[in-house]
Amino acid sequence: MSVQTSGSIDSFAARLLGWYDRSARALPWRIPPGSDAVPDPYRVWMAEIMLQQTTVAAVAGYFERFVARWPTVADLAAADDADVMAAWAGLGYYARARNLLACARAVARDHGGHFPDSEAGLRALPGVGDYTAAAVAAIAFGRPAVVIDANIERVIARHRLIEIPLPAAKRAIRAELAPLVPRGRPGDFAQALMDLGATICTPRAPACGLCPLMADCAARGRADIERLPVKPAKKAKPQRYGVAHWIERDDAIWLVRRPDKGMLGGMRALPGGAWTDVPPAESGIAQVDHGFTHFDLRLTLVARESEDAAGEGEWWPLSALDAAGLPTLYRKLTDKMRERIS
DNA sequence: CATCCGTGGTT
DNA sequence: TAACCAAGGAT
Repeated sequence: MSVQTSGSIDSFAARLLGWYDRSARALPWRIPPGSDAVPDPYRVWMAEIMLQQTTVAAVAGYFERFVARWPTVADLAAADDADVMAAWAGLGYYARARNLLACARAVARDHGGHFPDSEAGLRALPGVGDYTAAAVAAIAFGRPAVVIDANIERVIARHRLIEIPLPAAKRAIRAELAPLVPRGRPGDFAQALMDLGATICTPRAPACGLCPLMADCAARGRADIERLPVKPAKKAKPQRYGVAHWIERDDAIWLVRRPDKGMLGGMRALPGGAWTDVPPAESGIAQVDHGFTHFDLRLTLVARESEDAAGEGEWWPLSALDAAGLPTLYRKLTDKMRERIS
């Protein structure tokens, strides 16, 4: 079915959805176009939270494990914090995991175990911002919400040749996109734009020859299409340093939990001092370099006696270290130590 | 509006 | 290989 607009070119949405019907990626959380299956808002929400600033490839395994272990929002709401945080370990941006639990419990307690079916209702939940509220409203509930993620920003900025730098460009992008959203398939429309941005209208070397929207793309053929959308320059990342303590006793090591706020908040960790701008004097028994979003960290591992296992913490068997759910920074160190011990 | 918040893949 | 980037949200 093609929808005609002015001229002889099918409407933006018709071309996009036609392409999506042929080319949609098969993803664990996605109902294929044309299926009569009913979306599960819990699974849609779970996927959207995990996909925030995170690639499809990285999310797939986590999504499968989470929905297998906690099949419903009620199951997740009843889970132990430590189990959820450990299951999230390695995926990054750990505030998402804390908000995931807070959101599940809010849905269970305040909404009778059902996700709100409006954009405004969803937006009020922890960890749900403008993008996620619109995405869940459109994909799970068929609401004609205006969904804008980084893929869609890029597609629209190019198609309409919006040269305003982000994030200020978002207002213009929304104004251009809103009238294009079809009442009939808003969820597929949003997912189609994201698939298009991920596979054809890519940041570099876009495959314009394969694009269903090429005919009226304002950036088509421009040598500088990769410049769009215009983004602000990034600041240099400072180098920081830290010391972690390896405290071993009876084939177990001492682990602590980091405070909820700040880096790696709420996650199990090796004990250690605060991170600083100055390299430590000690040489240590191991060392890792780890890049965070806004600084690089060199972490030195220093052996300590079991008497230094003070305050809150737990002796964790070395044989079960995988189950501790350490974030990648510490996982790098424990992997090095495990190689050495075995 | 700017900053903070992870990680791994791609170029 | 260093830089860039990803289905952003909270503050």
